[in-house]
Amino acid sequence: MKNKEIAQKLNKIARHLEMDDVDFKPFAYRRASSSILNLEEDIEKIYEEKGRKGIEEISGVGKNIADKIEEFLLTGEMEHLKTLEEKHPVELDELLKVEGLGPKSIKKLYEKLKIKSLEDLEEKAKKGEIASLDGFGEKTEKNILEAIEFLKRDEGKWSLGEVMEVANRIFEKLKSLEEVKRINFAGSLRRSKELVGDVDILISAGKTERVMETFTSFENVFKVLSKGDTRSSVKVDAGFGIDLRVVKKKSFGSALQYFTGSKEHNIKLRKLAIGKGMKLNEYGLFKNGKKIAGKEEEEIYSHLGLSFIPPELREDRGEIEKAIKGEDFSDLCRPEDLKGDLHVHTDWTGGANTLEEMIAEAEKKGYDYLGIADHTEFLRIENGLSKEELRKQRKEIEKMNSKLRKKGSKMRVLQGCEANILKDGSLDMDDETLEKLDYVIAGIHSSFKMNEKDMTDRLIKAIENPVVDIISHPTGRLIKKRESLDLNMGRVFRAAGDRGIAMEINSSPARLDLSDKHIKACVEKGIKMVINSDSHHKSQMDNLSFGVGQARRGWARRSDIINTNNLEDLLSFFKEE
DNA sequence: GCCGTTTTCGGCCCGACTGTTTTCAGTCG
Repeated sequence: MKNKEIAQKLNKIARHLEMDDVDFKPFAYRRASSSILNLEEDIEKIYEEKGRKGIEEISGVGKNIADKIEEFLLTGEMEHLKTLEEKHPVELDELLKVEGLGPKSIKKLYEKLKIKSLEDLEEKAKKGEIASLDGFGEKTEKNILEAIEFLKRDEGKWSLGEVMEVANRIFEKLKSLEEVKRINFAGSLRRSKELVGDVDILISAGKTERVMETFTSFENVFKVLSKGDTRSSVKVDAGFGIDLRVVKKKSFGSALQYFTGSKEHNIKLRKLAIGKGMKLNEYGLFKNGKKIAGKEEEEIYSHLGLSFIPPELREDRGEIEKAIKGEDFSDLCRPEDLKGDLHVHTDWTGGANTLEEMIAEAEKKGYDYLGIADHTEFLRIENGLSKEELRKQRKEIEKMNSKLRKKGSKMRVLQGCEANILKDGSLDMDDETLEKLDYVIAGIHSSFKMNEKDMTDRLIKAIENPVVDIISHPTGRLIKKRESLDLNMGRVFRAAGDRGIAMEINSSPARLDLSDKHIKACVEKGIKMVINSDSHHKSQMDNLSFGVGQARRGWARRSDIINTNNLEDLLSFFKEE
């Protein structure tokens, strides 16, 4: 599929046009970019079957943009973009990652100081040259340096969202080979860490030659770092590495255990083995030189006298001690435990799909309920809903529900909303309107820079508002992009516990908010949570699995998560608090 | 640059906030 690549190129053109202060064209390019990204069909196929006309039928694509797409499909180039890139020879993607820097500033920095890259930017900022620039100042320079520090912190790390698509495709390709007997992700990816250094895949296979060949010649492979009989290593075009290891079938379990980590977990486990007169390594668990386990991971744990520890818990955060005492981890929340999603957007606000399309997708997933939580008034760019529009949407939803009932579907659609917590902690919608909804989510979408006390007071005021049921993405962080809000989470959780409302585990791979550590704190304090996708497109409803991964890393059981409840219990939860 | 008509060109992408200013440009959602 070339869709993504084309969408990215059009988006880049939009950025360059913004640098030149061009009116409206950036909007057009971005709109075209987003509708191509949301396209279900392969754009190459469309071109093959319907030709140019098919391209122009895509919404937001007219004659000019169709020219560029056609050119790219035929030649692999987009001349217009090249020209723009020659005009502004800066590492735009890199520089745009700096929070607070946009196209205009980047252009100014290039023209005045010849800043082309992050390194240039840091150097000039450190020398104080940026502060003396017209339109910039000391504060801006300081913010830039802080933003660069933040970027550096996670350099070389990749979010689950960045790696999963390609990782899954390579995984499925390998799995389809008849030589491959067993296959598993290992490493931090299997532990569902929010950031991973690389992707580890473990297989056992008959003959490995064709397996290694398939792996190293996969379409996304950009560079082969090493290629051998039992181990190969590649870098893919997105920038991260993938390691493929072949192990013997009879030691697959111990190898999987070993390569899943974490290192700290494994060290403690090996010590435990030594204490019991055993030896644990990637080839198996041995006693008196005799192998007693190795084929299955479960055997390792049971022979060590432990209950099975799910991969997400293996961080040496007390899981081994609990497992020695026989703690049962089998009721950690699983994807199949979720009976619905309570935070999806439709095209009434920022979403790409209609109400019907989102409902159809939820039905396909077998949900008991789907909660529509579109934005309210304040977020104008997302076309936040007014009172009247919320009322209208309510009627639409009621229509949908009676349709579902007629069909005999068990699913029900709920109407919530995602209201905005304003600077003073009040909401951007009146109580009377909000009380008519099935439930209310409240979240912070503005004024991210406030001191700890004011920000905490602000969030707590919303938590204490009787109409609020859920706080969305509580810390406001964006992975690799924006620091968390300055909050005293102890105070926040106490307030949430007192009122008995739910904290969201936002499953968007860009957010994962709450994080695993905060989830664990909620579990320990008995605070309920809800795992939501925050989908702006129906395909994003699959993201719930990322949220479940974080929930498991935070030791959350089914009973900690309110959307494992059936509809009746869920609604009574909303009524109760 | 696209769209939808008023079928040929005007409307589209708004409002808060920040940091720079002292009236505004740039960024963000």
